[in-house]
Amino acid sequence: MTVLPPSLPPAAPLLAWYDRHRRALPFRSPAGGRPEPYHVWLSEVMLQQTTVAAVGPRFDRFLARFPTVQALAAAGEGAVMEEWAGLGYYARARNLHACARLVAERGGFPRDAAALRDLPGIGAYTAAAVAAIAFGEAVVPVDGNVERVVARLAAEEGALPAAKPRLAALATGFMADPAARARPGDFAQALFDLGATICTPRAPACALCPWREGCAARRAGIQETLPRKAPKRARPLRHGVHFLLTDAAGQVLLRRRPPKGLLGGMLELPGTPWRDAPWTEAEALAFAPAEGLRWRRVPGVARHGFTHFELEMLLLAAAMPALAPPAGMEARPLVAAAAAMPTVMRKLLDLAAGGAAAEA
DNA sequence: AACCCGGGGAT
DNA sequence: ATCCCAGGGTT
Repeated sequence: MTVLPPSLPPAAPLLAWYDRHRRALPFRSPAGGRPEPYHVWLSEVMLQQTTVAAVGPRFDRFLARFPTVQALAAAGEGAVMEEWAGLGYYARARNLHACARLVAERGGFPRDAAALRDLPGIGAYTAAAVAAIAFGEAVVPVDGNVERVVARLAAEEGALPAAKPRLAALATGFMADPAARARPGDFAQALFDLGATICTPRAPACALCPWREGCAARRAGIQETLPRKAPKRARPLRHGVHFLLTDAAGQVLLRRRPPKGLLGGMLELPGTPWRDAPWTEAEALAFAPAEGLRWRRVPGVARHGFTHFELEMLLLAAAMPALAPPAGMEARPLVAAAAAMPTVMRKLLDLAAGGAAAEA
């Protein structure tokens, strides 16, 4: 019998806790059920930097529209991007589609983490998660939950992200325990559930933890300070001006963003570039999608936070009898446009509609 | 190693 | 206002 790394507790208490307290989640198969690889993969991609609460309804909706990986592979990229609208990190949708086509062509998902890792949109974490949950491979997916749990168990005081490899190596050490190796998928999900409900970022509920006796951070009384994180830079404030051009039929003029980069491939209202300095209306009008119109300033501003900057937008509105989209632009009914656009653009539509939420 | 890439919910 | 989330890709 292999010896566990000295800093880790045995797996059995966690698995016993999981058998009693596991969360029932929309994308999770019932206890004892066989996970469908397509479902596991889809949910793991949706869950990348996205909360369980946000994924639940979107997972069901996505599955209703694309029931199998073959159906997803056969769909057009535009349909996939539209279904993803509002979920963020839109490169995930492109990679998801590309991955589906490879898997469909190949006749199924690779069954081990090393081969899964080569597919688009599947990194070290997702490869291990799918391999463990869908195929029972003895690997430990290391997400933010697992990093936090392991950092506390081992009282690892090195700061993230530099400590990431050390924490991943520690987590992998659990697979030396036969109890964990016998149930890799359950063990992974048990770590997720522990991190989400007990070993939380702030105010962990140590009294309820199945590992409370084996946790070095708790013994030292430093559990709330771990994992340590390197300081992050402040987000600058940027400015943009967008144009809402509508016609008598209720259509709005839209533009598609370049395929790569911020909001890649998504629809937007035409506008100025986003820059550090605020725009004057006169300056912004050079970017208007049509000339000779009477643009009227919509009162208020719309704000949206991105990962690395904050954006403040002004909105100018005008009407034409009938839209004649310039090259590279298109017209859609307002409601359909909102459904297909990222949240930052929906906030501009809310502003135009007098929505109080988007005003400053 | 450092950036870039959304959006939402909890505190 | 800040943190953080079942992270991946690029440079």
